[in-house]
Amino acid sequence: MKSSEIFNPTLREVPSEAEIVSHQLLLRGGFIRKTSGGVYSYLPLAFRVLKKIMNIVREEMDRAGGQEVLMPIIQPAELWQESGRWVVYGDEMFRLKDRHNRSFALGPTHEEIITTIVKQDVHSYRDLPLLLYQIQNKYRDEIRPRFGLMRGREFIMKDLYSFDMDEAGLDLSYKKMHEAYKRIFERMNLKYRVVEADSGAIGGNESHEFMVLASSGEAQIVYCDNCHYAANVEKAQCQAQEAVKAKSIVVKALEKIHTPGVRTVDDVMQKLAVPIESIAKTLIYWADGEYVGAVIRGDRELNEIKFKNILRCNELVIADEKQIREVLGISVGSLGPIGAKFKVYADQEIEFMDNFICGANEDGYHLINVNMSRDFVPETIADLRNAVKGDSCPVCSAELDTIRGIEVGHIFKLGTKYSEVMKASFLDNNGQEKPFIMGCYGIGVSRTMAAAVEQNHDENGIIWPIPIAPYQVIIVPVNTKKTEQMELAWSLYHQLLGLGLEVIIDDRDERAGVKFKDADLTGIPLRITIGPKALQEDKVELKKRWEKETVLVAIENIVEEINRILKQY
RNA sequence: CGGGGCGUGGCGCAGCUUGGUAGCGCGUCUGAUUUGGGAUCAGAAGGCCGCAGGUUCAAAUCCUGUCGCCCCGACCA
Repeated sequence: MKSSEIFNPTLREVPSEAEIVSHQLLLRGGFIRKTSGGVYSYLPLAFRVLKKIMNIVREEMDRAGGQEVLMPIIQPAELWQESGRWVVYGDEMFRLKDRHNRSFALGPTHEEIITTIVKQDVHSYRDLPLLLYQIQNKYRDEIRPRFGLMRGREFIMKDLYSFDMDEAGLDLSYKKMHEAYKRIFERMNLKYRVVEADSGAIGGNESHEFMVLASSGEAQIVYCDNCHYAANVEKAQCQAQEAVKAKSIVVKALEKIHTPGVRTVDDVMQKLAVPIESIAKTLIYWADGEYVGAVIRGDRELNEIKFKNILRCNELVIADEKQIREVLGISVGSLGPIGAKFKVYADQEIEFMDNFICGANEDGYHLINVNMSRDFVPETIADLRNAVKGDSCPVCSAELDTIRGIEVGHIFKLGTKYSEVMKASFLDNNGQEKPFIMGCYGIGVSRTMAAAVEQNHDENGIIWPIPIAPYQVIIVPVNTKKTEQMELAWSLYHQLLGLGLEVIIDDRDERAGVKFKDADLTGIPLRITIGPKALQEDKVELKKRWEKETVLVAIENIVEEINRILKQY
């Protein structure tokens, strides 16, 4: 393709709306344009990248036994009412009505449709397992779309749904997908990590996320280098701190002290000159109609997902100051577990804290020398906090580390969650009617493109991993007016095309600097520069986008050299 | 939905407080000179200042409403 003909409008300046690197570079490189909030058009270069990602995904899904289908984006409300998600999904779902006033949704996901299709036409265990997948636009009316392609309202997603006759079958399907996903991200040449995840609203009991590692990632990953444990911080288990217990000292008598004006953990530290580890804080939440308190060490973060799972509640929101004052008659700074008018849930770490400090449930007072069991008995003791760097690994007890990642894949065991409510069943080999055992496995295709940029870029632009680069090679003749440069450029261009490679020739009558800047910005992995200096020695320059240095290669070897490099991918 | 900010040529912005013929840089077009990391000179095109009302002799500027966008929060792949 000639640069002069590619529709690839690059920008010198960063559009002000773009906050993160991938958004900025995809806009500047002429890959995407915004059509509406959270809705983007993919220009030719971006579409080439997407197609490469989709092809890799498709090949691996097929290899794992998947069959591709295409399902409607417009979905009738009835299907969603049947599963109960018409209500549950809430404002997140794009809804519309036709001229007859019938309700529809723009599909955020396709469990309802696929389950309906399978229910209609699959009736025997002989037809199982069945793995069906689709790669399509999906829709979520995000409260706040942001980060460009990272959190759009329209996005491209691959979803595979598995139908099995029993748990063992599901385990096998799940394992196949797990392996397929690893292959996919390896083939795309992305650094990633598989982590244990919370299955959230979709349900089910086992779930893994595939995270592309990038410092800008939204997800915090906790991992162990000693063993293979890795988990989303939402899920990562914390160990109770036995070591602390061993050092325990004499339990002192409970004491109430006057602490006017002390409101935060920091205040307590300063006022009483104590370490933050000797303070316990109490957080009040509104959980399905009642107030509950969580007690954790002063420096810890409450993990709301763990808390929610322990409470088995649907709604969990932190109470605001006004609510606390109205209901409990005290201010936030003086909350504590002793004599509380709410149910108290303690983090397991609290059990190992001796003579700690907490609010007295009385304005302007704190208690010191508090000890759990002796001074109060919580409803439950559980793992309630977020894991942090330095915690011990729940598998091997080595020290955990943390890293940030972008969630690009998520696999779930659904079980019978949908098949039961939607009455999708088959007859097993005993003639018994059984609900399908389902799994669902998603990959955010458009998000993967953005994640690849987040992970692979420098100050000059994108550095596409070769397997998903829009083109593999760009030939840059330094001066278009010099016929010997142009002749060689065209000759190399045709030779590379002849090998089936994807090549751009920058035939624009621009200054070399402009061409270099554009080539770097758009991230084409290999650049051949044809200039007078090297040409005198019958050489051209080869620049790998991911390396700093340029190397000289003899003209007669360059095609072979390019082919050799690209063959590795 | 709550809090904050912004809508002025394709992009980035100034002008608004104190109303009076809309400006800068980049990009685009023409020509010339250039040609190894976003050239120089000369010329040109392109904007009913988001939209709708209102105040005024006069509105980008003041007032009201509305739409859109961005950031923080709740939500989430």
